[in-house]
Amino acid sequence: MKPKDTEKLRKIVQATYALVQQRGLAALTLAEIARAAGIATSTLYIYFDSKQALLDQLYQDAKTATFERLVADAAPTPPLKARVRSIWLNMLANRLANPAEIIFMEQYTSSQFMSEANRELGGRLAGFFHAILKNGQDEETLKAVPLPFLMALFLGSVQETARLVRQGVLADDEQTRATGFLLCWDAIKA
Amino acid sequence: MKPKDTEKLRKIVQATYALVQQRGLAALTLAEIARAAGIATSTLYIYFDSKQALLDQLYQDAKTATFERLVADAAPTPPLKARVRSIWLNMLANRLANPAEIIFMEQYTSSQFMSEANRELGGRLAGFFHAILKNGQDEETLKAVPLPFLMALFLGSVQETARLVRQGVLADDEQTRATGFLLCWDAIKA
Amino acid sequence: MKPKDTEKLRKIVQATYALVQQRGLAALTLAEIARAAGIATSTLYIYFDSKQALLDQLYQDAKTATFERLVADAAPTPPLKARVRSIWLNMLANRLANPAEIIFMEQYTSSQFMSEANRELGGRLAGFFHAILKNGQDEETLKAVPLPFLMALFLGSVQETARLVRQGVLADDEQTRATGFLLCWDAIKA
Amino acid sequence: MKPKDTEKLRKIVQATYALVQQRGLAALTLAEIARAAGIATSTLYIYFDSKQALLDQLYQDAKTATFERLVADAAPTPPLKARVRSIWLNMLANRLANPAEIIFMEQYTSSQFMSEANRELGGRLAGFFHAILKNGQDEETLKAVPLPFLMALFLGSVQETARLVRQGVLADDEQTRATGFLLCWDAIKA
DNA sequence: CATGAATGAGGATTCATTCAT
DNA sequence: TATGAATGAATCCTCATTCAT
Repeated sequence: MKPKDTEKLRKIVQATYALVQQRGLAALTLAEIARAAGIATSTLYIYFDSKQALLDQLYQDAKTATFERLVADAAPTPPLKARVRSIWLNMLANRLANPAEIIFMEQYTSSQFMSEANRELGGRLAGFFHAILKNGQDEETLKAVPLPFLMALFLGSVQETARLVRQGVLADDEQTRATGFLLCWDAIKA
Repeated sequence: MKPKDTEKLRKIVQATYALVQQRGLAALTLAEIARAAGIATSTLYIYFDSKQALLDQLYQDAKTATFERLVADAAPTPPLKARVRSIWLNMLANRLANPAEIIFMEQYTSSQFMSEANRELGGRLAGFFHAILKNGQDEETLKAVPLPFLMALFLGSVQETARLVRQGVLADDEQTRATGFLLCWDAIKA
Repeated sequence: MKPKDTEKLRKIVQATYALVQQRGLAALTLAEIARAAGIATSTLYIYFDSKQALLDQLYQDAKTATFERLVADAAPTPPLKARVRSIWLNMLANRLANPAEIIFMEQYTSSQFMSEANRELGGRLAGFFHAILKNGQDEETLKAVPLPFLMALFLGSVQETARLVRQGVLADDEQTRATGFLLCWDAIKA
Repeated sequence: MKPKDTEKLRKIVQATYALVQQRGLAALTLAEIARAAGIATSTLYIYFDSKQALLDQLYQDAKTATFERLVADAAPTPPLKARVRSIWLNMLANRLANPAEIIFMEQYTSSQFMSEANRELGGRLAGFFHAILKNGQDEETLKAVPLPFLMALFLGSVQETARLVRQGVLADDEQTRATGFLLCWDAIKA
């Protein structure tokens, strides 16, 4: 439980993300993870109490890392539209840059593995965007509709744009980003 | 095969949808389906050749039924906005009325079970919406952006609205529908 | 147990021989037999009490038919060598003419299905050859060794010759027969 | 895999041979093997990848061991008859000393399990006898008939003699061996 | 800390046989 | 007589987890 070998831990984590991306969470086995990480299956139990614990930890890591990447780059400057766009672009960039983590989170989220603690974590981090959008409503820049609508549309538009790019349906260029954000903004702006 | 007992077949189908809704597709076992349907596990093989075949059939059924529900009520009359709204509302109603089928389709679609034939079926039915949105672009009512953007946003907004209602975050009323569609329309209209 | 439809019975028998020849006794299933015979699986139980009974009956039939074919054509005339050759040739001809029955008997004989009754039947019919070879010993035409030696070598040489012909290793012609019998005769003659 | 416990591996092998001898290859189940070996069924998969792999390996082992036993003692000295007799006696001794292995090989050979690789192995080892008999033909000690005849008769006579001894029909003594070989030799000698 | 061996609880699938019609 | 439906027992195989070293 107290991992000594950081290198080994890193390999486990990487192997898991990679395997989930390649074959899906449902097909993930500890034996495969171990093989990909170059260790014995039982060694996994030195680093994680169980498969559940491993996945929980990975989700928590990925979620936190994702969040920090967004916050780090977010332009905090006034014009709200600029701020929202900045976040939108960051989220898209993040999804495109870390596909394995993103896919892992998506599959974990809609699986039986999803723990209550991690569900709460997701909620907590969402509060950040919540605040920004609320702010936009207060200054009457965004529609005065229940916040969940704005949240869902904002996140959904990033998600779908990323998916279309990943699938090769849309090009990974400026044009795509502009169009994606345009739809989002038209939808949520007052 | 040649099911004689329609009642039993219906029970198998219902049991499967219900179990996937409750515990997820990954956790679905034939033994559970059989128990829930009140039959022996081996009896399932009289109705379906394999687990794969069972899931394929269920997806095909659900997809077709869903599609027919949408088409049945779709207002085919000119004003494009009215048509789009009609479809949007039908889709939402369908998702709210048949949550088990919907969840099943979502999980099946992103699983290893998804068959090529069913992937094609999905594509074929999507062509229907494709045509309507394309039409809207031609008459310059909708934005002249790559169609996938419009498709994704349209479907995504229905999906998310339904999810929020199902989770109890939003009320299942006129107001919610109006707002949901408003965001969608603002996003895609020219 | 009292089969009415002789035609159906014939089809079952033929289907079974054919299937065993094609895929082996171990792979034989009642469902396959029924399908090949054009009837329902459960109908088999009208003609036979069980799979065991079916196989027992088939073995008995094949064994008896084989025996009768040999006896029918056996030249009963004095010169012992001619008689032995005649039987040898008949046995070979029989094996080559009825490969499915022969293969069935071989596989049945060395399977768990082999019933005690049929083991006895085999022994009883062997008595016929036993007598002829004994006769040959008495008139000092054949080696004065324990009879089983002569029996085994005689039967074995027919068996192996047939096998080699069936496998295409040897041609199905006069030459092969002459050679096969030559070896047999040289071995057993005094 | 990497069997650590040689003792356990030995038990698995012994159990398999014994069970095939007792109840036949067709009736062989992994559960039985495991029970007889005193381990869990799943443990078998540490030693062998599958039932098929287990049987393949056992056949290969038995075939090789059998061959080496024959070669080891084979008198390589000139008089061909002595050499052939030496091999004949070795083969008989081997069959009588290792009945379980022999029965296993016989059943495996005529089963669906027989792998291509093992078919080739069998052919390769047969080449050894092939060469000796061919040699006998060249020096005109053996009949100038197609080699398969000689091979089949030689092997068949050993087989049948062993079978008769095993069944208690013939005594396991010098006399039986002498007679068995006499018949074989008379058949194949020029 | 690391591991290979071992396992028990299950999972999909097959099949001879029974039964109601 | 004939059958399709139904089943329980069995089969091979997988996998998360434990344990002795």
